Amino acid sequence: MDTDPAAAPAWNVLDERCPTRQVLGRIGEKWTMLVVTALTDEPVLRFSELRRRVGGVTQKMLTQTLRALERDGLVSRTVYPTVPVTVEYRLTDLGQELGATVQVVRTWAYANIERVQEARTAFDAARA
Amino acid sequence: MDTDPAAAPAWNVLDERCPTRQVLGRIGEKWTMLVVTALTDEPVLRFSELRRRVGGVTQKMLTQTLRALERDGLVSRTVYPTVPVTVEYRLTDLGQELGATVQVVRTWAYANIERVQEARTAFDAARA
DNA sequence: CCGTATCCAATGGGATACTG
DNA sequence: CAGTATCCCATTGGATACGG
Repeated sequence: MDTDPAAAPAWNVLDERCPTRQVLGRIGEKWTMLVVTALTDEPVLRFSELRRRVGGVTQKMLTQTLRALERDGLVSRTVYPTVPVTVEYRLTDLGQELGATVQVVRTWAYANIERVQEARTAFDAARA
Repeated sequence: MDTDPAAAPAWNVLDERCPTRQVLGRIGEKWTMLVVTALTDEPVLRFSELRRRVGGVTQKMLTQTLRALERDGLVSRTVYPTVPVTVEYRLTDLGQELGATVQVVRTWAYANIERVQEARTAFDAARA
């Protein structure tokens, strides 16, 4: 079988200790997918533009989300020393790949939200 | 343009009040993707099998996650009146579609977790 | 403009015990 | 076996104020 010592580890997200759970964890954070989506729709955005586009996000959470994405190598941050300072965010190549998969989720959500809502209504009605 | 009154609403997940946010919310819950993944790998599973496969999940959270998925029409639950009772879970057609998109996320995670980890190390080193 | 810091309310989710 | 019911703590994230 696979005895090549340089082979990639056999990841298994169902294993509690698999590091790929960190990726799901990041995606699961409230604002991650939305920020990635915004930067997919409009590839270069300043902090304040991002804040306006991502409905409901607070300054604190936007900063926190962007730092986390930057740390994971998914977003790059460019500072221009104007007065006051200008900061631009964009997805890295890696981030764009994630963006593509987030698009898949978004597309599924757009296509099926009504079916989900109907299912909820039916489920709740059956309980009443 | 689109003036058909029967046309689908123009969803926009970046809008704070868009119902599609509920889908992202559900996906973001800690165990949702993992349960869907388990049921994608093995289409029919009993409660206790599911519990063994999804590493780290507690009884409470598995029940809660399954109920939520059932309510959304993503999972179906079948009870056999044996003693003790036997319960089988499987993805609905809608759930299988979601499962396919979750696979995309999982595949991305498997392919890129190492790059993410390297990025973190580099980011943290630059701060020290 | 782009953050950081602090405080605090809400929620998520784990541990445990009990039931049909 | 497959849940339900509590208790309770840790984390998330919102509001607000301040700083470079």
